[in-house]
Amino acid sequence: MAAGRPREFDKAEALERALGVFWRKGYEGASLADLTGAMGIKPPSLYAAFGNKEGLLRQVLDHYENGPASYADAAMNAPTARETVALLLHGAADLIGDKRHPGGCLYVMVALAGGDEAEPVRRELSARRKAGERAIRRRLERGKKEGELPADADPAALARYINTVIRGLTIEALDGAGAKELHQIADMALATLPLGK
Amino acid sequence: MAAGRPREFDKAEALERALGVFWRKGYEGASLADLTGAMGIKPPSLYAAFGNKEGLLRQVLDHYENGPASYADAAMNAPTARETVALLLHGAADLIGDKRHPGGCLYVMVALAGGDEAEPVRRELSARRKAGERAIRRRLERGKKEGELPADADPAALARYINTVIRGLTIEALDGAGAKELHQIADMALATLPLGK
DNA sequence: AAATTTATGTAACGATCACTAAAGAATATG
DNA sequence: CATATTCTTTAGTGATCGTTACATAAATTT
Repeated sequence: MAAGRPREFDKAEALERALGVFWRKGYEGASLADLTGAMGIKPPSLYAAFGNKEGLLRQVLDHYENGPASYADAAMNAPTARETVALLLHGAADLIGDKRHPGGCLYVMVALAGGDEAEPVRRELSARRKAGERAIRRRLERGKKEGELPADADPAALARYINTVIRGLTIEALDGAGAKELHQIADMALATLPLGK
Repeated sequence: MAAGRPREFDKAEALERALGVFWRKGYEGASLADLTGAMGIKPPSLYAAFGNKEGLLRQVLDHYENGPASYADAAMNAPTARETVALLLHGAADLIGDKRHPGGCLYVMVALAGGDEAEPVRRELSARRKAGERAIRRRLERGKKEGELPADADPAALARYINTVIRGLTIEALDGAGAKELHQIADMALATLPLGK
């Protein structure tokens, strides 16, 4: 074991609490007092464990990606491109419609606009969102190569469109749409898109 | 003319400047120093003319609705439901893809998450977004009644779906999509949706 | 001209922001 | 045991937040 006094709080549990705060209040709206209050620790403990507010958020984002948002990675391994898209759309609808969460995708809620100091955070979020769209595009390209998609399919355009619908779900949920409505939107996208088979 | 010293700044011009600040920085991210700096006035003038920061935002929202976002109202008067939807989707793509603006729909950018003090602002924005979707639904209901839409069309679901795509455009634009890509997304929605004719 | 009314500039208000210095407390190693 | 290392607590740092008293300036009204 490492020398020194051991940490008294559980890091994963603290990240879970911090996730809830960032989800509800966004990056700049979440104050250190909010965070330390929810995490049950004092500021120096937070800074020792996570560096600073931005470092905490980055670890929270990883925690989110491996937890609530892990459906996205899982979807990529579906046997067909259509199934991947279905899992993505309905997985997003499940997550966003889950009333145990604040509602909405964290990557959209945390920081769209804000002060200049938070620009690194916005870039990080944008990069993660783009990575998601890129993953969809790659899966569709594979589907096209394997003949699943129509020969004239445009994987980049399809991925962009699917991503657009997924991002839009967050706003619909904030404006009152429940799980039923979100899944209906997902089904409409699936029913109308030219994904073959 | 009203008694008293006349205002030295133009209110519409000041709202235009404030719009730019709120667009880039969001509600909570826009400080009074940012706003007064861009508007070319001192805090007491701002408070005398607009009440407070929230009052200023509300007037900015009206200014936005009557200016950059006026395409939405205009679209509702199109002769067919399909044309209304086309004008909405491509009007949003035009606005969001316009590089003279910060990118993204103001109603989405200004405040999704944030501190408790800003909740009235989030409710106001949500109400305005919902009003937009309601207007689409009403126009589709009319189209269905007039036989333009298929007899089994679900105006509420269609309006929700269209609104989802429009809201998603903002995130796509923030992540690098240009006017060309945004219009392509709009065209895909139009091509696949069961809007009749 | 005098009185009234409104706008402006200066300067500051208390509150909160993210963050940290300093000291004590709890573990490890020698 | 002593020493080193790390975490926790207390108590604060200067900076910035939205907002406002107060005095002055510029207009109308009487």
